[in-house]
Parts: sequence; C-alpha cells; structure tokens
Amino acid sequence: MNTKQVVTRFPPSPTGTLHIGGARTALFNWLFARHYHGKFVLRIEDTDKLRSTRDNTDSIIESLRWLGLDWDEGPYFQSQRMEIYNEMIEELLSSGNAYYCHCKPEELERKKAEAKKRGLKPKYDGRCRELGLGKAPGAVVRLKSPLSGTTTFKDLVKGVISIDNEELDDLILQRSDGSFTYNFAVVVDDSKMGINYVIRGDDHVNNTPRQILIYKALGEPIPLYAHLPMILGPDKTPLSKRHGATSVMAYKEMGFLPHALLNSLARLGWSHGDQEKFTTQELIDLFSLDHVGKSAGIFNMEKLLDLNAKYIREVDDSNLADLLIPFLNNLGCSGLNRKKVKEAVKTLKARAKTLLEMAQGALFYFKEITYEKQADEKFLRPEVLEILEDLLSDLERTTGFAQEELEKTFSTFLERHQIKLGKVAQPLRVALTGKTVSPGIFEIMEVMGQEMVIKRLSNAISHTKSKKGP
RNA sequence: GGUCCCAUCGUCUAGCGGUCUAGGACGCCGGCCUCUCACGCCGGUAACACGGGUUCGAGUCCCGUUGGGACUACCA
Repeated sequence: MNTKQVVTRFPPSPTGTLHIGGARTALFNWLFARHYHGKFVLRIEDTDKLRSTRDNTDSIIESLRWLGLDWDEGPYFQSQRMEIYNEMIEELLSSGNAYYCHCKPEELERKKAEAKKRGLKPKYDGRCRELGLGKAPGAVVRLKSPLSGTTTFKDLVKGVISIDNEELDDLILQRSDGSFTYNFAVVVDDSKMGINYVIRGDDHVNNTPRQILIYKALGEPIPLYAHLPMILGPDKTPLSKRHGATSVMAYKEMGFLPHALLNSLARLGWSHGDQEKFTTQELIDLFSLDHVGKSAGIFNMEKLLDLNAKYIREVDDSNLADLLIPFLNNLGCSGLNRKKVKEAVKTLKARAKTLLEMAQGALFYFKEITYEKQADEKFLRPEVLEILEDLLSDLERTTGFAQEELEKTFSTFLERHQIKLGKVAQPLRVALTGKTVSPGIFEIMEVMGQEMVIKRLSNAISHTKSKKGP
C-alpha cells in the first residue's frame, strides 16, 4: 500500500485572469487532493515579467476563493525562487547533465529554417554539447538529453504514451538573460514542492517527456501525470478570449452561483454514471481520474444556465435575497428593504436562470415602471377602463392584502362582473409591472402592498383615459 | 512537414465483448397544469465517423483511412 500523501497543484500564470479551462484544472486538482486527504498547492508562475501583473494575480486568487477552491500551501511565486533555480542549474552543470551553449539565436534560427526547408526536423544540432564551454555573455544552459531510447509514461487518463528521445532536442533551461524556461522551472518547483500528481491540460502532453528528462537529470522521482482534455468554444476551437465570457469573474457578474459553475465544470470531462447534480461533498467523495474522459469538450452554456436555475431554486429565500441585493444595487436600486427583497425573491426564484436575470425581473418592485409599448397598446385599452376602475375601488376598500384574501376579493369581483380572471389579469399585470410577463398577480400584489398597487392602478387608469382623446 | 493525442444524439456524456432495436442530461418540438411567463409533470426528436480485421458475438479489442486538436520558442 502506498502511504505517501497525495500532493497536487495548480500553477496559473498571471498573464490573464482565471478562465474556465484553468478553473476546471484547478477543480480537478483540488478534488483529487481532497478525495485522498492530500495537499493542494497554489503556485503563481510569474516568470514572464512583461505579461504578468499583480492585478491578474489578485483576480485569480479572488476567483479561486469565489469558487471555494482553497489551497493548503502557497501561493508560491516563481519570481521569488530564482536562487533555487540557480542552484539546480549549478547542480546539473556539475553533474554533466547540462552544458553551456554559445550558439547565436540568429544562427540557430537560420539552421532551423534550412532544416525545415529540406524536410528535416528543426532541432538543435548539439554543436556545443561536448565542447565543455564555460559561462559567457549570451550563453544559455541546455539540458544534455539522451540521444536515443524512448521516454514513456503512463498517463492516468490517456494511458501509456511514449516518444522517441530523438524527437527531443537539448532544450534550454536557462536563457542568456539569466531567466529560466518554463519546463525547467516547473520541474524544479514540482519536485521541490513534493508534487506527486500532475493534473493539467492536454496541451502539456508533449511537454511531459521533456520534463521527465529533466527529473531524470536531477535524479528526482517522477510524478504521476493526468492530462485533461481541452475545453472548446462553440466553434470547436480552444476556448479563448474570442469566445466572450471565459473568465470566472465574468460568470460571477452574470449572476451564476459558484456551485453551479463548479458542478458544470466537474461534468465537463468527468462523469459518474447518469448523475448530473452533485454537492461539493459528493464531488469529493466520488471524484476519480479513471472516469475522466479523453476527448475535448465544448463548454455548454445552456446546461450551465439550467443548472444555475436549479441551484437558485434550492437557495433559501433569505440567502437568495442577500445574493440578489448587489445585483439590484447595480441596476440602480438603493436603500432596499431586505425583507421586501426576500418576499420578492420568493415570487421570482422559479423564473430566473441567473441572479442578474432575477434582479431585472424584480425591478418593478423597487423602481418606477414604464409601460412596454406592446403591452400598453394591447392591454391598457379604453374598453377595460370600466372594469379597472371598479377593481380599483374594490381594492381600495379591502383590508386584506394577503394572497388568499386577494383571491377572495377577486372571486367576488369576477362573479359580479360575470367575467373570467383572464380578462382582468393581463391589463392589471401591465398596470402593476409595465410588462405582460411577471409572477402571478396575487403574489406580486401581496409583495407590493396595497398602497403601491392602488397607486399604480390609478396611474394606469388615468394613462388609459388619456388615450381616448377629446 | 514531423511527433503525440482524440473520435457515441446539435452539446455534455453513460457504456469498461453478449443485458444496446445504445441510457441520462441540456437544447429543441408537442401535451398537461394555468391569470402571463416560468416551475413541475408527461411524451417526442436525435448518435456509435468510415473501412478492414480478431471473436460464436464489437459502440466496446487491433490495424488503417478520414476528420479534429496539441506540440514542434531564449511563451507559459
């Protein structure tokens, strides 16, 4: 039995915000670590000084927190680990597993182009490999990798993958400006941090043999790998900024619940029979790499929307009100009465797929309304004036504004006029909300309260009267 | 070009040689419910890329074809 603790990691590069693909990678690493009661490490790969920003780092961290993906160690910053990389370079140099190369970039470029033209592999020719060159301005450090043989690893999702070492050339570990390359830094960090499961995007499979070679040169144990399939946009190309909303924070702003996103991400590439909905605990208990699919998938917005709607319905009214208030504020509603928001939420929760949508649907409770043109023309007609006026006087007279009481008031009203509810419901709805679509009229009347209902109804009546003309 | 990876309904997927005339979910289309819209409920639509093997038997294993994708940087 292997008693070694599982250690996974998520190493975002702060050259952008956390996007859907990154979030899924983080989630799988997190789930795997939690499932095995292991450790989840966060490491910021900010070696690209030009493109890495503090804002992006903060935003990535905020996104992870929002999703509820907590880490046990870190965040580490690669930019603060230069001494370690340097030490490792020295070690490789002295063990003969790496060497200085003095070749000029332009020269290499030229050779590469030439090789390509002749249909050969554009790889480094190993000119400086055995020269025993020393440090010099413009020199880089290269890995002395095996010329023959194959490098094989058993990917936990893809199976055995092997590649001839001939395909790999002596890759650069340290650049001429002293900085370190990605493949090198990753291996050093993963190794130093004790990462034993590397779960990452599919786009790294080709890097894996190179990294394994570095582990071997370092004499360090090689982790187990699991490569996750890519997430594609609707056009079947890898998800990118072009696809609009790809950043996790954008989903927050659109009114998605973090758990809905999480659930949705989990189901993209992983499955557990026919189950679609999972609590976080179920995800942790059930997650395993052998039910991760091998093929790339398209991120399905419709399904996320549906899941989000389902989860919204599960949140209790009071919490939902708290979640909704910021969205309402953004839409210009201030000084909100929390209790009224809660009552409003009750009427809206089955009708909104996102918090934003719900806030928009709740606006008529909290802001002055305007009549939608179509609604106005179709339902606020002089023919219904008489009925509306009579209804208004009934509503003014009644003392009960709870739903059941309103229903009673209405049934006697309808009986007196010998009409069906359908006849008054739509005009009344337009009068109260300005729209033809809303929650049930009794529900909204109760939430609005007598005063507002009477005011809106009389406004609608005078508005309709004004249409008659002289 | 080379190397590597991938291939079930429109989409996410179940399927780990027989239970598959291929199941679930989203979407879409009907219906019921009904004061509108939703919710809910009921029903329907729709897929194993192709061709060879292996086997008594293949969606499931092997090979090839085709089609996607990744990598091929002194980016990560």
